[in-house]
Amino acid sequence: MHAAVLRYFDHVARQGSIRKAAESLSIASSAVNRQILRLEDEIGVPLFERSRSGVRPTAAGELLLRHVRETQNEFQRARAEIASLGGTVSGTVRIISLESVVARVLPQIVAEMATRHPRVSFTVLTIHPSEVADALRSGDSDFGVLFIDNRVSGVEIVAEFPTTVGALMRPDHPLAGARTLTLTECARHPVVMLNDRWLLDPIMAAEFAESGARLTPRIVSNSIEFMRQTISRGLGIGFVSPIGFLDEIRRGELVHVPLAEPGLASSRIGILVPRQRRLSPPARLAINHVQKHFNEFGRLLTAPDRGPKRRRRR
Amino acid sequence: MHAAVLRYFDHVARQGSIRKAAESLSIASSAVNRQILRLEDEIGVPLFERSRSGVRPTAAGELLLRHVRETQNEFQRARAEIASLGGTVSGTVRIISLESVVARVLPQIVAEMATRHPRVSFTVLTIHPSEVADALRSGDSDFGVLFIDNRVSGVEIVAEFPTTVGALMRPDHPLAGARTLTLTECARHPVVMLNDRWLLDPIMAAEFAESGARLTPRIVSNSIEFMRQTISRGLGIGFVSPIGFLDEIRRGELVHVPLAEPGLASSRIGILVPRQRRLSPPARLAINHVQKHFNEFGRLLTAPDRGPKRRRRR
DNA sequence: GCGCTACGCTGCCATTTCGGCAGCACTCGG
DNA sequence: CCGAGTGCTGCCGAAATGGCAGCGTAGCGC
Repeated sequence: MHAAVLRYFDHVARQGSIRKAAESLSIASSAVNRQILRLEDEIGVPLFERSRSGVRPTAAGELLLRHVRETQNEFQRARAEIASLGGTVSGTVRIISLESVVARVLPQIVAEMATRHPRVSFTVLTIHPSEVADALRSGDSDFGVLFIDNRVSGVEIVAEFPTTVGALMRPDHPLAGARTLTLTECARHPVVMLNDRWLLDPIMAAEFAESGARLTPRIVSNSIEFMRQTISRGLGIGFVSPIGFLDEIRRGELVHVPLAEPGLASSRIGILVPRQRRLSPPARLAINHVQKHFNEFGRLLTAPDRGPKRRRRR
Repeated sequence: MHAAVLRYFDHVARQGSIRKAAESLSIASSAVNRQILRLEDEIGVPLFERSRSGVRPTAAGELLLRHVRETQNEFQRARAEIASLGGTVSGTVRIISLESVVARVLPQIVAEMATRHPRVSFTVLTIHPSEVADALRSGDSDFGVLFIDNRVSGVEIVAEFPTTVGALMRPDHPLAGARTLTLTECARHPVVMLNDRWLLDPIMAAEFAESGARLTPRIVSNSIEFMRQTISRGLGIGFVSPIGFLDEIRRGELVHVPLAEPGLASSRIGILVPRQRRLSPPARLAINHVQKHFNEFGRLLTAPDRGPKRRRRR
């Protein structure tokens, strides 16, 4: 329905080059070039700055680009909405999330939805926290499952789930029997540490820093999977939310003991959607699934093996 | 930039007929017809119900229509935004308002803007209150200058100005010297009445009804201009907000005495914009002008000839 | 019933637009 | 100096777009 030039324009801006865009569009570069020139003629101002190495959107280009992308996104959403009139949910759901959620929770959700709604496709990406705000606001994704950072604006929190950062260790570890632990208590044992601000949310990072416990990690990594392996082999204890390790905890292969530090005990994971945006039917469905799962996990997320504590709040 | 089919689709839906749409587009009906058929083919579902008397959008059609219109509106806004980068404000401002405001306030504003920003064009419409919500939400207009009705949702109040409904009369009228008046006091004299719910806002109408003052109007009309004439000739007193008569009041040709009834004394006129919508640069400018004017009129709006009372609030 | 009108739709054709190919002018890095 | 990258431009065939005339149908007035 929409003019081809919208797609061309978007690609050119993304690739920063007319020829590259043409290639990714499987089209002759001359065609793309002409469409861009015609568009600039219509708008009346240059949309790109030409340099030897390619093109870069001008201020006007950025403005129009936002309109074009918004139009494309809204069109997809409208189509999905129309398709859902006939009962069949279809379209693409684009999710950004934490590595641990991507690895453990989302696959199951995708599997569930895939059987019931075969015409829904998924894009699931892990993302650097500094890009969270942009990724949501630009409309490149439908929603995020992320640590809640109050400093990020322009997003709405659809649901939030408290989770507890705790010490993760083997059941035969000396500290495995404790109900809670402080960082200082843990400091006497080998530690496996996430090195990245990335996987720890900013609040957690601050808490770790000011807790004063001089943790000297034996192992540092930014790979959840690597942590899983090393902890499972008894090489140390890790400080993480239990989400990425729910299966192991349930099977009794690992134990998750909540930390006593208040700032860490009250960490929150939330479903975030860009404000001022309508969600497509499949996106709404996916959010419901995520919500359901986190509610079911609720008990485990806060106090793995012990009694029930609390449920979702709004 | 955008495909022609968007315009065709919009016109067909508006006119309820392919041939009519074609005519209003100055194009052959066959061309329009084919574009619609092609579009339905692309979307995969019928967008119109065909009947002998024309076409009517299906549910899917309504959905797509909303996307199309939103796209067109946003495109206009984006163009205006781009134009304003170069310093020249351009585009169209679409305003809906009360008859009295349209007649007395907006002309001056349009005049002011026209000299400074010759490339801005205006659409100024009076509108029936029942259509206020739709007109704003559908994006057919940029903002409204209207009586505030709290029951209308989906709109945001950018600014509001208290105004007083009062009795309007000639200076030589027996009641002209009063500081305030009740409806009962006025009931003893001939009255010129707006017959329409239209120009009175709903709150005012209710207040009039329950005040119990059995007003027996000598003259009833729904024309502001007719009221002006009859009141000026001493045929009665009218109950109106002073906006439409500011010039006469300033020149001393008419006197506006506030009513004592509390519900009427606190009537509010507001600048309303649809929620969830970005305003085009010229629209923002126009709103600023309106705001400035109402602030200047502030004193007159509440207590025409007497001391200052209040200013804008937020 | 019989025109008349208005509706959506469909072949056929001219015109416009779009895309592919090759090539130009240019700049940068080796 | 040369090769590889850039944006841009003629030229030409192909595709889309719009105009015209006409078909079939349904409602309305006489």
